[in-house]
Amino acid sequence: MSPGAQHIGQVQQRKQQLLSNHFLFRDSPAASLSRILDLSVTKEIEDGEVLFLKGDEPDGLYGVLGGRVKISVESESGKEIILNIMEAGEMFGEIALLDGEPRTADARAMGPASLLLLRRRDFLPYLERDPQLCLHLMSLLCRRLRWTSGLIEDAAFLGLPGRLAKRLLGLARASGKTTEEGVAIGLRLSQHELGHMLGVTREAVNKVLQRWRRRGLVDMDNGRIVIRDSAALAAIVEDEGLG
Amino acid sequence: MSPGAQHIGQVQQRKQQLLSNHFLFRDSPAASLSRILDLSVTKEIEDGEVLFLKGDEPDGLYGVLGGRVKISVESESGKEIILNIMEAGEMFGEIALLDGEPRTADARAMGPASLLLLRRRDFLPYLERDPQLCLHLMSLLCRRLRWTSGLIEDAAFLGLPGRLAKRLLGLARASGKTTEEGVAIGLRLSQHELGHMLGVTREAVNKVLQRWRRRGLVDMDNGRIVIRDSAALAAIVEDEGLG
DNA sequence: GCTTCGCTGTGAAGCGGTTCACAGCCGACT
DNA sequence: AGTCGGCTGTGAACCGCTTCACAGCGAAGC
Repeated sequence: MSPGAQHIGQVQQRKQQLLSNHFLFRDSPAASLSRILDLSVTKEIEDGEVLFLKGDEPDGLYGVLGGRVKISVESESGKEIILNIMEAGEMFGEIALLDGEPRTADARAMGPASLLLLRRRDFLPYLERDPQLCLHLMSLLCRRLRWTSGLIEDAAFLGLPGRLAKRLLGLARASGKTTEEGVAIGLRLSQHELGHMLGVTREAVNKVLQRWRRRGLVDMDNGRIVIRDSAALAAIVEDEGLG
Repeated sequence: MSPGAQHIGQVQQRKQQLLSNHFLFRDSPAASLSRILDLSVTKEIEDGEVLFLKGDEPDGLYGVLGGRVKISVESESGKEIILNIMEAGEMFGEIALLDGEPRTADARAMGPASLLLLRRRDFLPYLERDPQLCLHLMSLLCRRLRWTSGLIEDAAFLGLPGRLAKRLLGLARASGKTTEEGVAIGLRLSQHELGHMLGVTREAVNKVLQRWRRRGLVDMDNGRIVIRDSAALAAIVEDEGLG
């Protein structure tokens, strides 16, 4: 087997893994799963490369095979908010897939990433004949809706300390590694990016983190954050940010 | 026909009207539509009465036959945000219907209202056998998702004047009556409630409205707002709220 | 009639986060 | 080696919205 063919085999395997592990296709019979696998296209993108922008006509549903994709929106004045960061095994872009309307947000790679694309025109015909798949897709949509509702609530009810604490705890749960002294957040995020996730400036994030560091709640080392006292952070969330 | 029977007939008719007019059931054959009609229950509620609260186990999907229902969330500290106001002909509560998880928000009547309820346990079996209905439900979910994403964007990008202008224009489009001098917003909303919709205080809303009134952009009279210059309001939204 | 209550209108003080300005640090590139 | 660019750290001034305090006004109730 040539190195090229071997590579292709690996990619096929990763695609299959993503599809069959994802809850969307849990109940799909093996036959239709392999049909879907055939329809799916892979796409390798570089750091910062744009997958789509808000307002684009939708192409289809994406899955992350490797790397990370940032879902964000930008205002005309260049201000950016990060709505989500999708990691390996997750899927995104389902809104435009389903209603065919223009995309509601931008998607760009954070670092090199490899993706799977299910095109709308290929995928919809399956959907109409597979109620189980429909139901799963709906629960994906519901999950997103719960996520965005949560963002709205947090923005309205919590101050910056509360939102930051909540986000750090969430990041720790999603990608945290428990080490000697506390939970280290796997994702390397600049304070700038953290700010964009919370709708505040880099400076504001920094000042809160410094305060927490002085109190021993967290520790930072070149872009990596370690939570030393998650109970205290949780308390800050509850007491709505008087931290 | 007794007066009571006549009333029941009227209610049936309104139910049928709501169901058959709603885009959710547009493609449903008449037979299944009348089955759904039979399953649906009506519910009359008084001003301020609670339909469900955040965290409740879901009962089903609601439709508004008459009156208005406020969808809102409250923080422990009693702060409230109004996510949406559902009017006659609209349906809500679809998230909990579909995923069976607890409700994400509160629903209470604004004034007396009459509702239609499709119970989850009755409705789900239909869903599994009707892919068209599934697709419509998905597009309802997508619409909600676009709506909430919009709220997040607006909260992050616009100042209070921008958000207020946008909301007034939206309310005018939804329920505005064009009169002699400008568009009158049909909904009677207190400035308090307007504030809750935008995540700000009553006082802040008042001060912006006063400024606009002095400039002739809007006019107010006991809780009723008239937009005199919608172009100017639209401009304020674009220039992100330096109004 | 008067009283009460909820909504409106308005000003003063406070605070949370922004904006601006600048300095230090580290890794990448040459 | 040096230098350059991006991230971090920090203080000062500023601003938008909150909080508080109070006054007026119209509708509802006794």
